[in-house]
Amino acid sequence: MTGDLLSGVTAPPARVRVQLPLLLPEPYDYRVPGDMSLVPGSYVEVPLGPRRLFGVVWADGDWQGERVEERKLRPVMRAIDLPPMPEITRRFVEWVASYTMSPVGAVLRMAVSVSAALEDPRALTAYTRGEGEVPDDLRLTPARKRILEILSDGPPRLAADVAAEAGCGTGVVRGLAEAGVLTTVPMLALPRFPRPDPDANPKTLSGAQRLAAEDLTAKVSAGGYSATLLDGVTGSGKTEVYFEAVAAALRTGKQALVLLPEIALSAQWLDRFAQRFGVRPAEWHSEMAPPLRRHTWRAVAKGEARVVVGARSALFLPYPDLGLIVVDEEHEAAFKQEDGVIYHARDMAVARAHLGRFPIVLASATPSLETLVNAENGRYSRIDLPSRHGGASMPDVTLIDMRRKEQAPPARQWLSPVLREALSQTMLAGEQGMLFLNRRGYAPLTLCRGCGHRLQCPNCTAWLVEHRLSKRLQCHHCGYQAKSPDACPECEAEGSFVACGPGVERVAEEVATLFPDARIAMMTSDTLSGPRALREVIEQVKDGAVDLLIGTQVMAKGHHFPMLTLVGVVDADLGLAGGDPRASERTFQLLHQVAGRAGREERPGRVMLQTYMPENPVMQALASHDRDSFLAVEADQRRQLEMPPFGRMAALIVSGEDEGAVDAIAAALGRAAPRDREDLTILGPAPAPLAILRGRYRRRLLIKGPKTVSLQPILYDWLTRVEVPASIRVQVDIDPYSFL
DNA sequence: AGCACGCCGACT
DNA sequence: GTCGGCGTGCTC
Repeated sequence: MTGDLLSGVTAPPARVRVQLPLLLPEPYDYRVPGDMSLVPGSYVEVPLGPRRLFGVVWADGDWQGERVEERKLRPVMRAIDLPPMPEITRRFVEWVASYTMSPVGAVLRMAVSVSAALEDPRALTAYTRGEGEVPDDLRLTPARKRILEILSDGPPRLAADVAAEAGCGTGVVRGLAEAGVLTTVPMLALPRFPRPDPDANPKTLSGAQRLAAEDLTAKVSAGGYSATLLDGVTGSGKTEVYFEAVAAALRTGKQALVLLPEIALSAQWLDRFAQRFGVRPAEWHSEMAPPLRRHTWRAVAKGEARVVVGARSALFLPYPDLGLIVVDEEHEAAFKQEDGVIYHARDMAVARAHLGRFPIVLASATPSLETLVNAENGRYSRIDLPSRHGGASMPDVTLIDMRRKEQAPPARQWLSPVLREALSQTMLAGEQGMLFLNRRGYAPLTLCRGCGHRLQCPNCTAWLVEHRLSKRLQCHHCGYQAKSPDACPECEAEGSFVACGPGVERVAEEVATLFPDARIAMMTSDTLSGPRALREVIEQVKDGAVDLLIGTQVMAKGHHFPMLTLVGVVDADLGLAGGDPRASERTFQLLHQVAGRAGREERPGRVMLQTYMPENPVMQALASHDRDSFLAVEADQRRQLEMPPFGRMAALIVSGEDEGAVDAIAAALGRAAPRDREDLTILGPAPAPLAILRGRYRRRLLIKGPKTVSLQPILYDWLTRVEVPASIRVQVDIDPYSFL
């Protein structure tokens, strides 16, 4: 810049277009003070009405469109001293906005997700146990107890950190400080983000791993866009392989990003990374304390953080020289963002790699159909990692046909005699068992015996789930909670509630009755308040302090339990109901993952699936270990229906608090739909998968078209034909996850 | 996202 | 007669 000014060739533009992180249709123009030099991408603070906001200089003053009057311009207040947002990041923001049909500002908001990111540094407060006595009158609530425990040793920690680990709000931490039990100290030691060392501690790779790693490192070193599916079952060593790709990126001076579906729960992953590279990577996820987010954001922007591991939002950080993205567990539904800007992080990551001209690796043991089809038609290359032990360690999968009398459990119980017997044998042999049921709480539905009244969430179309451990009713969609009532709210009969169907708590109860001596541990998001609690349970299982583990999806993730030899799936059919073509794929992925927990190392494992539809292709594929022909059949069905990935699909979600108005707009959209085109199918309006969510009524329309047609312009045209009042929201979901 | 402006029910 | 509800629209 200075050079330009001195040479006098380029005068600083008098006006800049600034993109603000708001739902605005376009950037706003501002006047640039004479002594300020800005370039595209510069972060600036600008006035907007009575407020001051951070924004990004989106283009130079050579904008050819309609110009806002000179006298309306207000001056840029200040330029932020940070490297400008890279051009690729800005183009990526625009691309995502246009793909998802969202305002650019809405996407930019994700890229500068920390409003505080651009503010001046401020002192952080950390908390430590200190000298303060615990006063007698202080009620030691469970949350407070946990906090004191966490802070009993070790360095001072941030309130948000402690709260996350203790599973409570930051208020409890501050409250304890006010009561004098905790001491506050200024926090100086924020993470430094030392460079991970690609040569710190390289693992010895097996032959297949080495070949795979060489393939990937060659791609990373050469640069240029490529997409590679890394396909291998649990235990085949995918992580070690893509670590080598990360090492290659580090050696060529590039940044690397690893996207994980649930970063908060992957302490094990971080440990493995630290072991391989000597230091921890920079973490990025939405539960991080704001000061830490800000710190991390800046470290990424300045290029200090070389490897970032994060949830989907990490994709929007302003990397100055990103040279590799790895999407681990690429099939996971958690990559799909369902509110605000609706996007699939895996797909956006591929676009990001394409824009940045570097390789992307998609890793999974059960790849999504989308990715498999891309690999088959040559858009992606593919590396298959065979299991380390040949096929020998594959667990033996048995289907328990629950329709058969002798296999059905007694009334109000959920475990078949066959599974009970297997559990009993396993424990007698000194091995461990696991029961999986993807349903939190005691029972999915509670109703009144007297009048048949069902306990329903006041805000959503969902039953309230009874949680006996916390003695509360919970809505699993909006977070609504209430104390379990003593009497029926309808007929006022007392103690008339009956629980219908099993949840994990109920299965735990059954098991405790069946095996009174067994040491049972629960693993659900309700019992695990944070990463520390998770780690504790994992340690207990590893130490053999647990005989039987009962849990939901959180348990399905890759933990290595050498003594775990039996996995029982209480309701394998759960998730298949509803007829969504995606349901089979999803159920297969989940159950496959759960099955993978059984029998690792030298002990053979067995898996028992309780099902009422043993002939279902999902069950058959699991029993015969034949993933590929199952997916081939799935793919054929989708191809015939022209469903994704063989066709394109988008959803319009109409929502609002007034049911009548929502229906009216949904109907108007239905009438305005492009019905004149042979190649498009319009479905709906129909109640959306959750017809009422957080107090808003929801209707959904679907549009389906051939792969060759781009739906966005059609949707744009469609939406402009219907006038939507501000009280009603119409969201566009390109590539919806569920097809119904 | 804020914040002001503007048009219809219960208060001093 | 006002105070205030939040629907609608604007911010360079």
